[in-house]
Amino acid sequence: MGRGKVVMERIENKISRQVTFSKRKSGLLKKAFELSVLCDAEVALIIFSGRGKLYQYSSTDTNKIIEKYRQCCYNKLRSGADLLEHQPQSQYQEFLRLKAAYESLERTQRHCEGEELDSLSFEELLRLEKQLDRTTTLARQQHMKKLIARTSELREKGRDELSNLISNCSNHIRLRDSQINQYLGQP
Amino acid sequence: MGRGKVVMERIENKISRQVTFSKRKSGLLKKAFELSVLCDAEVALIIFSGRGKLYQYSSTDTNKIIEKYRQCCYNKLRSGADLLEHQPQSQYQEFLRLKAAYESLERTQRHCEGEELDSLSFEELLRLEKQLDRTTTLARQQHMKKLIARTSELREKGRDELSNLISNCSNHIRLRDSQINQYLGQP
DNA sequence: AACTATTTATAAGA
DNA sequence: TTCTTATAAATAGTT
Repeated sequence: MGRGKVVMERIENKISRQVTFSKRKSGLLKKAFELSVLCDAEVALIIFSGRGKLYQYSSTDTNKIIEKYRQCCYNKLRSGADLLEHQPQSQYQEFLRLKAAYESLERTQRHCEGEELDSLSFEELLRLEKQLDRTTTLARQQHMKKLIARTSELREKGRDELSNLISNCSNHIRLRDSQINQYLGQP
Repeated sequence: MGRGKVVMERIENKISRQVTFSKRKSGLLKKAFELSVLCDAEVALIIFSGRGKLYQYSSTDTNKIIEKYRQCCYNKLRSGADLLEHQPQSQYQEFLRLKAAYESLERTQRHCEGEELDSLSFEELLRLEKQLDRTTTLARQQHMKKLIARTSELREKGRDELSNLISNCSNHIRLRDSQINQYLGQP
């Protein structure tokens, strides 16, 4: 549909690829919508552009559809096998555990960000200071490493450029030589 | 596209609805595929027919794309601060969200502990160093505050002990006085 | 499942 | 980005 037939491969030109993405994305979203309305279907469509931007359509709640999809896959995988493993109770237990872990981690993280320090005991405070010290040292090492890497990269680049320059010069000299020889040979 | 214009509403006739579903479903799947190939995009498409049958396309692993989608949503939530808007659709849903959040936080925490620093970009590294600096300053302030508090506590305690000592002494002296008086009065 | 008249999507150009 | 337009592609209704 358009002035030319499309070859089914990645469009190499960046601009046309973006333009085509934009057009076809809206087309696809529209058609997903139409399918769901006309045919009473549940549709979820997730699109990430090449640069990682998210576009999305879903006829009902996306997560609901994803759940249904997972459920479907799950059922396919083990039709009636060991459902015992994931009983709702144990799952809820797991949820609670995770929640507790999350909250605990959140507290630790807040301390690392310098918040709520007065809720720490003296010993905890000492431990935090020690850790900050250690991490600072490691971070500085990493920093140096990156700087050194960058520097040697630049140096390499410089060397390449220098050798190019030299070869250009010698070409130039050769050219001049031949011109001089020509001149000397001519009179 | 077809011999008549379509009205955008549920097709009431069951047969035509099914036929249209079948046709448009393949069209949609095809177009999803084309978008991913032509434009180098990640696409996940989940379709449930009216009778609950699953059809699906994804350019790469569906679950990977779903995770990426969730991560995206989570980040939006965090920055947007509109946590109130989102209502958990299902417990498992909520569990997955929490898990994603936990893993994200875990990564941050590992960095604070000086691990996996080489996975950070230069800018992230700088940010981390800055934060460590800030927190170290705050932790030292807190440290001083605690030391001062403890010192004055000790001073107070010392004063109490001294006054106890004095009162003990004066009791002792009083006792001795009375004993002496008794002794002097007795002969 | 095919067919085909039409509508719709979109590639290329502006 | 947006619009225009020629043309390719999708598909509604029919067989």
